[in-house]
Amino acid sequence: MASPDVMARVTALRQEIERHNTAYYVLDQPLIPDAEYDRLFRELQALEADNPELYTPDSPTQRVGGKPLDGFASVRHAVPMLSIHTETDTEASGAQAFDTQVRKELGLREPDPLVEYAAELKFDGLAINLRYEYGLFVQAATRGDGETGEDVTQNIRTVHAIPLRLITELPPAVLEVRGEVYMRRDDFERYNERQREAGKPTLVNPRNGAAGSIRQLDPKLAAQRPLSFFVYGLGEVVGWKDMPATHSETLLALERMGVPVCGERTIGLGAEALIQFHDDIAARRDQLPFDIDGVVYKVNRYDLQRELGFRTREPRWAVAHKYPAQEALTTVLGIDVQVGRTGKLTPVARLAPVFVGGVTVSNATLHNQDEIDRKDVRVGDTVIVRRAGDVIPEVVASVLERRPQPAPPRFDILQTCPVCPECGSHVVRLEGEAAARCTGG
DNA sequence: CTCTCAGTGATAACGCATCA
DNA sequence: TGATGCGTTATCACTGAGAG
Repeated sequence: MASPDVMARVTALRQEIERHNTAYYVLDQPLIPDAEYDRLFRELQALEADNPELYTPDSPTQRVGGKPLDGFASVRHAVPMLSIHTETDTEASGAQAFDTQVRKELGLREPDPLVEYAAELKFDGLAINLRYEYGLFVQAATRGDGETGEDVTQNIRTVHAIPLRLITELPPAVLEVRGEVYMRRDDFERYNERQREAGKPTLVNPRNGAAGSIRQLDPKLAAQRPLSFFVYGLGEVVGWKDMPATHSETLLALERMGVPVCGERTIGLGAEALIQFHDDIAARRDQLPFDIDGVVYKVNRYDLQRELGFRTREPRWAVAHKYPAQEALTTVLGIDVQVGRTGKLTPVARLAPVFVGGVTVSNATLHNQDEIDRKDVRVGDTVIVRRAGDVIPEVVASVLERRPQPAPPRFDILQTCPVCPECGSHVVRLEGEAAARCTGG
């Protein structure tokens, strides 16, 4: 049995290390140099190794990754993980349409007060449900089909931004927080740089890098991936005394418990506030330290959320607004026709591979082109490839510039080639050129 | 190297409700 | 009855990881 001194030291070290974890990974404001942190960490590791009975699952040493798994167990979500309806339209009218719809559903008319909304970022990562029981992190699961996901607890434990114990005097019996695991752009770059130096494969983009990391069977490998986390909502909640009545207050409460919350968020009244947030983020999108899909608008009050309820798989009280897709230029190498399951024929352009918005695009369906445009896309054309979100669903290719058909050059034959008269070559002078040249090379 | 799976999101086609 | 719009399901495209 460990002496009281050792037990006290272990407890103190764990608190100290977690405090530095929060400062470093959540607040981005380290309190001590890395070397000092490493010293504390190694001291704790040594004490735990000498006194195995002091092991606890929330010890910071448990983040380094345990044994590889045979596979992921499936987890049934206590509360289904729904997706949010995504407005694909690029106009500010998305916010207006959402506000109009919400007011209509709530039965609000013109003189009635404006609805309060919370606006935040839609992170480009992987949705995860974190389950805390009495303040202790017990399980993490992917979204899966919304009903059943995969148990990725081992890998999530290695994400330093995620607290293994909530900072609260009265932890709820059950508190599930939902958020996005993602990779910061600078972390992504640094990781790839290290991989390149080691001659190892690099990641193509942060989103797939994050998703792939979480699906690693060996937590030790996942632990090497620089992942971050932001919370955006709740799952099952049991026994949360003084649970907030709004989304925005919930985020503040979670932040106080040590759960990372993105600072880029706002609350405001009516569509006007949403449009302002949308435009503000759009202007600064490239400067953000991580990739985003767009912004999300939510009705702030939980009682109004309950009143609005759900469609089949999507809440009526929230909507995502995507930013315009990124574009790149490439060349059409060929056009094939795909036969769908219903016999529908869809023309598909085979493209010269082009890197756009994090993925390499080599095919683009032409189905959503107007009939006229579709007929107009030809092999050899330079086209715009558009990519929405983080995948290439059906990339629109539109004609930008038709490669000019090589017009036969006008030339004057000066004489038969003196070097190789048998080959039939001539010495010619091309239009606009000063020097004569031999057509035989 | 190839195949399969899980994750992302998008559309086509169909079913259903509503309205003129 | 036909047109319209919403919601659901099936299918597709692409990446990374794992298995053989």
